Amino acid sequence: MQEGVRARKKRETRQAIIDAAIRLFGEKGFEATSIDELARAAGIGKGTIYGYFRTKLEIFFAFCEEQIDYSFSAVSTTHNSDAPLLEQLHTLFFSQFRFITANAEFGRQLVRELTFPSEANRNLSRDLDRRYLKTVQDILIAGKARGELHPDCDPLLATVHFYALYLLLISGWYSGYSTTHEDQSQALRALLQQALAGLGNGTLTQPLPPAVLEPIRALVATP
Amino acid sequence: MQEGVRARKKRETRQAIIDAAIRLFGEKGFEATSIDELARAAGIGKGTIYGYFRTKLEIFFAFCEEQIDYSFSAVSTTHNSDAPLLEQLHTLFFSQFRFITANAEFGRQLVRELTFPSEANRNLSRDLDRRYLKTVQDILIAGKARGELHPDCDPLLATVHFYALYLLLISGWYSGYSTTHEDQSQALRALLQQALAGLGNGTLTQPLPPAVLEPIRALVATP
DNA sequence: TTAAAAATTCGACCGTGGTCGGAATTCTAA
DNA sequence: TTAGAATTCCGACCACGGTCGAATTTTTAA
Repeated sequence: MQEGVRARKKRETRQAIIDAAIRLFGEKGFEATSIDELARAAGIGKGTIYGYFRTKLEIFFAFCEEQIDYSFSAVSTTHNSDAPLLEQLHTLFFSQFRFITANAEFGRQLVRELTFPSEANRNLSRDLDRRYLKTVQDILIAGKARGELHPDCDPLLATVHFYALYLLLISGWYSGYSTTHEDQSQALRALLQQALAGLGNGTLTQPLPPAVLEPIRALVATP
Repeated sequence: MQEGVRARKKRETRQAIIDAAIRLFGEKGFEATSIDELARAAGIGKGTIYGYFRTKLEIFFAFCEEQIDYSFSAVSTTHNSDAPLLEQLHTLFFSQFRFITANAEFGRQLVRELTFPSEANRNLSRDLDRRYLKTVQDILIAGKARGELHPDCDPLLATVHFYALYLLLISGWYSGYSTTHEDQSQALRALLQQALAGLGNGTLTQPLPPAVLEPIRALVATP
C-alpha cells in the first residue's frame, strides 16, 4: 500500500518542528524560544505541536538526539581500543563533557533531565543512559581481558562507578569549582586514576589541579 | 535602638511565608502549590512574596533548610566515629538519601538544583555542598589516621570521589534502576567497597544486588 | 506635630507552557 | 462519487510564575 497523504504529512510536520527547533534553539537557546514561535517557524499552529510532542522538553530531546549522535560518532572515530583504560575513559568522558557544556543552558537542562529524570521522561533518559553505559562497559571488558582490571571486578559495577565520576565532573563544572577545560581534564584524570588504584591502598594518586582543589578546599575550610 | 515596626513585620512576614510553605509544600507538593495560594495562606498579597524571595525555588530552599538541618543533626547523633570507614560513609549517605527521596518530587527539585545549579542559585547550593563535603572529609581524615586510607591518598580527592558515588545513588533511584531502599543500601555498600578496594587490583568486591543489577544489565544488553 | 522621604504592599497585568473542542482534512466503503 | 467515520489541526483559553507602579505605611527631620 502506498504511503497516504496523512502519513507523509505527519512525517514532514514532525521534521519541520525539529528543523525549526534546531534553528531556534541554536540561535536563541531553549528558554528564550517559545512554543508559539516554534510553531510559527514550523508553519503550523501551536496546538499541533502537542500532537507530536507531549512537552517542550521532549522537543528539546529530539533536538539533542541528532547532536548526540554526532558526538558519539566523533568519539568512535578517534577511539583507540588499544590505549590504556585510563586514556580511553578520559577521551570518552571528556569529549562528552565538552559537548554537553558547549552551551551552558542547553547542557544544564539536558543533564538535569538525564540524571534525575521525571517519570514522564524516564524512558527517554534511559535510552541515552544505555549508550553511555554500553560504551563504557565495552571499554572495561576489553580492558579486563588485557588484565587492566582485577579479575574479580564486575565490569558492570565498575561501569556505574566510572559513570559516577563522569557525573561529578559535570556537576563540578556547573557548581563553578573549575572554570577551564584544562582543569576539568586534569581533575577527571585524577579521579579515574584514583578509582583504578583504589582509595584504601595502592599506588600514589595524581593530585587534582590546584585551580579545582583550592575552591573546594576553601569551601570545606569555611567555618 | 528599639526594633522598629518595619523590622519586626519583615521578620514576621518572612516567617509566615516559610510556615505557609512548610504546610502547603508538605501537603500538596512543590509543583502543585501556586505562589498565589502561598501568599493567601501567609495572609499577604502575591507581589509581597517577591520582596522576600526572588523565585519560587528560593522559597523551596528556605523550606528545605529546616528539614536539612534536622536531617544532619539526626545523622550526627547516630554517628559512631570509631566504626569502619565503610560503615560511617554508608550511614551518612544512606540517611541523606532516605531524607531526599522521602518525597519524590521534593527530592528531585532539590537535587537537580544542588547538583547542576543555575548561576543564580550557585551560592545557595554551595552552602549545602559545604556541609556534605565537610562531614565526609572529617570522616575520611579520621579514617586515614587509623590507617584505613592509603597514606598518600588525598582526603579531599577521596571526598569528592565518594560524593560522586552518593550522586549516583540518587540518580539511580530517580532513573528507576532500583525501587526499594534495601537494594539501594546494598548498591551503595558495593560501590563504597569497590572504591576503597580499587578497581585495578585488590580484593574481591561485593556484588550489586540483583534487583539493581538486572535492569542495568538488561539496559546494556539491549541491541 | 507634621510633611517630605523611604520602604513596603499588592493586585492588575504580561508572556509562558499546555489544554480543549469544534473545524478542517483525509480515509474508507458502498 | 459520495457520505460518514476517523484523524489532524489550531487558536481561544487556562493557570502559572513573575513584574510593575500606584497606593499605603513607616521613618526621618525640622
